[in-house]
Amino acid sequence: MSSSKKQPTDSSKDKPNQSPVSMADLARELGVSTTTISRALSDHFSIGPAMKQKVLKLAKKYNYQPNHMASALRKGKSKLLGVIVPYIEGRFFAKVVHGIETAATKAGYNVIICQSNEDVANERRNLESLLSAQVAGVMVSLSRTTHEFHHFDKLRDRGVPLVFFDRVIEGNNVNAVLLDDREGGYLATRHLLTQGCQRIAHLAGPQHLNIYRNRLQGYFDALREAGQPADERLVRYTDMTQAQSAEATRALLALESPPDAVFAAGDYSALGAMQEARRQGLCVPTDMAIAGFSNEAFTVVAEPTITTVDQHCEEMGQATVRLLLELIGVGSNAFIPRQLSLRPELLVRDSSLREVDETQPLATAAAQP
Amino acid sequence: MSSSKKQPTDSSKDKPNQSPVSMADLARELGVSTTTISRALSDHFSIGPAMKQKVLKLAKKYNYQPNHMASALRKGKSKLLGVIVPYIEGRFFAKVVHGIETAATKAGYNVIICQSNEDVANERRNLESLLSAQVAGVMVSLSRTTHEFHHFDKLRDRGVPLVFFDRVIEGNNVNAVLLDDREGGYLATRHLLTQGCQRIAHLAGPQHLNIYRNRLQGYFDALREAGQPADERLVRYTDMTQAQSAEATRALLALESPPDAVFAAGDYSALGAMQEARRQGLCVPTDMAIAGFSNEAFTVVAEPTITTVDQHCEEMGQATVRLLLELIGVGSNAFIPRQLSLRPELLVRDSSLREVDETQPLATAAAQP
DNA sequence: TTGTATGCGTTATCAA
DNA sequence: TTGATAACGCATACAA
Repeated sequence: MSSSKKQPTDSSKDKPNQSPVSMADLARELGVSTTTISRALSDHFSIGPAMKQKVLKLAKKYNYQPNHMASALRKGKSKLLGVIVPYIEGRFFAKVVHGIETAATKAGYNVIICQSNEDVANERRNLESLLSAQVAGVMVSLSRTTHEFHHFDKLRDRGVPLVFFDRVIEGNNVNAVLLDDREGGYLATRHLLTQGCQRIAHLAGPQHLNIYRNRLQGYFDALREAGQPADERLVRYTDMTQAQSAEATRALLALESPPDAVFAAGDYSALGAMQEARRQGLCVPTDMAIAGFSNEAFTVVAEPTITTVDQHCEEMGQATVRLLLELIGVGSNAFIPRQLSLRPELLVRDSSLREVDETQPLATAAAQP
Repeated sequence: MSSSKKQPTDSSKDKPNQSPVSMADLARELGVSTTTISRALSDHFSIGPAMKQKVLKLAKKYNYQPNHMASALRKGKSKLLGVIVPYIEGRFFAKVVHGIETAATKAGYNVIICQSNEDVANERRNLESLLSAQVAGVMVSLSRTTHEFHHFDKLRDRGVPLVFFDRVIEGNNVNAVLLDDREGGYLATRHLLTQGCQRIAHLAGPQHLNIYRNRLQGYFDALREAGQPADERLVRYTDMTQAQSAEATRALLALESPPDAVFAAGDYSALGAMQEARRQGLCVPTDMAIAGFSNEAFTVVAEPTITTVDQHCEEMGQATVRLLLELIGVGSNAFIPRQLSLRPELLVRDSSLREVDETQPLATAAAQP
């Protein structure tokens, strides 16, 4: 399986399969100085085109790979970027990190990933770790237990640019990439309205987190736009778990005029609502339309599939890298903190789609109990 | 919010809040050589205890952070580890990576993560990237499209240790950390047997992948041990998707003597089987018990919750790091390739648990349609 | 256009 | 036990 066609040529063509080739090696072979090599490889202006070609050719022949550490040591700027996320398991951060890695790689950077595990103490340790690795910049999504931000000062002191994403120090002058959660809540609610829903309930999340506040705001905005009065009894505050959301839904259904739709600020919450509704014999979406938030993996696995809001996670990662590289470029002296806001996308699925009932009545509904 | 109790002391106690403190700075302050500083900090044997204390104290006062790049450049060994995974989204690799990161951090290493996106071309690029970042070692889980392994030779040439995990070059002399998939298949099948299942079917995965071959083997082993003849009609080969698995299940249920249990080699496959069974009016687990593999997140969200096999992903990550650090320690000259095999764990959930029926007949079954 | 010299921060070698 | 020196690989100010 392994000894096929590539073995015999091993010693015939190139034998420089050894330890790393340095600029000095190339210089010696060409009888020039390392300065010339350096200039040719970094496309310096004061280099002869002929010489440049010679160097490049030789570099390719020997498969020269620049030593990032040496370069970084000399320049004071490495080709490493640091990321701190609360955790990597779960869809959201995994996808954001993927976006980060893609964008960073394209720009010739490597990415060091740290997880705070939602613990500010780890966050501090991660920062130290990244600093001693001499990263050129840092991207952070705050741990849930971070209420004090002095550990980030050290970055500024050392001139290492910092960009937050998703979870951000609020009201401060920081660089950040965010999702427009209000827009997401607005889109989901408006969709339910266009499906003909008359009484739309909202399962809201903890209001000390801006994302949930904004999703609630979007819900209100959509209702107002449609001229529907907001009924406070239709808004329930939960911790976004499946269990609490099911409970809240039970309470909603016990109202004298129960809702005919639920917009949940999270997918697990939407799932809890859906399970409770079906448990009570209601048909989703006919009797009760449902929309969630986050596009978790299970939303396409559930029955029926769940309408949700996608956060364009990868795009967030890429935008974060773009902003960070910009700051690295300018030297981070020009302190004009910027906030980018990304638009979410509504994904309409079966849990909210009533239109089908009109075109082809009870087509799929008949197949299910 | 930010200007509280830490501001006034800023200039009183320590003002070294500046650019990175180097050994030279400490040396100057103490009137000794950098050599002495280096020795004190690295706990060299030829250092006076008094001097050592003085240095350590000063280092703490100035919050000295070693420059990993300089150290790496000098020693030829960095504090960076490289990881290449097919992708990071999805539960398995995310958890393995978490385990890797935890173990690496504990040992004072940072981790650079690369994703091949199941493309061998990316895998090659990732390797180059890691090499130029001067990583001290590399951990790889092969891309699905990797059938040729010469790009890994370069690591050996440069003396950079390599450890595979989960997806491995087979039959070769490599260091690897694996899961005992046979054991997993065995445990799941045996569990179904103890639940009283008489005819257990198996939804098998692509047999060119060792993991699926081994799970199938475990299935056979359990049956043989129980004295049940293996019925070839009960083994169906699918691509492990929900759709194909549902189809295969339909075929199984159409047999003259249909199965009363299904062990699927993957959770999505198990889900497809479960959905098909219920669609045909069967009750899970009473009429048809089901077990999957991988402990995907949705297995606890599905109704009923799905019995599955957990792969101890984090442990795999930690074991991989441990093995790698060992190789880095010995210099990777001692070429005694080792294969570690981890034991999986069976997680029994509702989709296979028939015991409840005997103790409290149709307790929960009544609540559901 | 090319070369010389120097230093980034750390550590190994040798000498004191 | 401590210090002086050189070197890791690269990039820049300066000289030629």
